[in-house]
Amino acid sequence: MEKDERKRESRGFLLKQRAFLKLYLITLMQQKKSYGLQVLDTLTETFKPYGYQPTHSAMYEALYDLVEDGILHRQEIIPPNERFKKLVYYEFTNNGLNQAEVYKKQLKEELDRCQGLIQQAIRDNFA
Amino acid sequence: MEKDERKRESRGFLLKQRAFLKLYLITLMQQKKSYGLQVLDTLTETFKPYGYQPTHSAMYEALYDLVEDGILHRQEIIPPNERFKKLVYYEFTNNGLNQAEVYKKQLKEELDRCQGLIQQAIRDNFA
DNA sequence: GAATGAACAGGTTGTTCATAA
DNA sequence: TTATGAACAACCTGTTCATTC
Repeated sequence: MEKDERKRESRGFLLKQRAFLKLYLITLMQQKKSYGLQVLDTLTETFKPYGYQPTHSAMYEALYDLVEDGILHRQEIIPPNERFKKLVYYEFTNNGLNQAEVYKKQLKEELDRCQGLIQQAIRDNFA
Repeated sequence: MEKDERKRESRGFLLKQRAFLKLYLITLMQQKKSYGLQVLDTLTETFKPYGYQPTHSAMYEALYDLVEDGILHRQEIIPPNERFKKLVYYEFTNNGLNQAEVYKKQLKEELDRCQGLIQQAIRDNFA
């Protein structure tokens, strides 16, 4: 009957792809309102030197998360006389920008922490 | 009937905890023959500043992996007149040290790559 | 309690398929 | 083909339980 709501705690290893992508989505949306696959193209270009190629489903998951967090909301646009079914643009909700800033602040700390962890590993294993 | 052997490829995001721990286990075993939980204590101390606390099962998984890779082999020791069931020390196989060096070389590249990715993210999102 | 191990559960992520213009 | 979405499978990892001294 009862749902098994045991939460699994993070043990504090490196940050998850989901969070990483959410951070980038926020920043890109701040710079320019955009839609899913367009953003993915940008990300693919950005990460190419590092051999990281996110999938479109990973990107959509991150996008849905931001909507659920109340940071973004959907804005469907059916382009008249266009080749595409629909485009879904995303824009910040009323309070979205504030929340986004809070999130980014958290992620900054996370990234710094991860950087420290990796540098420590390089020091410890390749002295 | 057929086993579903589709391999999932990495898309090249950050390295996995498993690989990270394997690297540390190799280095620690190079420095001093040791057993599972003792190594975990060392790791816990090392990572404390970064808020990372690996679990004992994560550590054992990494250890089994190294055995399966043919790098380490088990050496059970039942300590006479001791409080413990058994200790399992690990030592390098004949070819283990060579293989270990190859693995470490790979991981060094991985770590450098991840560091680059994280620094890029810091630059891109917190300019 | 210290130590090893394995089963299990939950979440994340990559692949694939569906749908529409 | 471009774009969105969802189902599915595989993998990783954290919790828990079992066992021995």
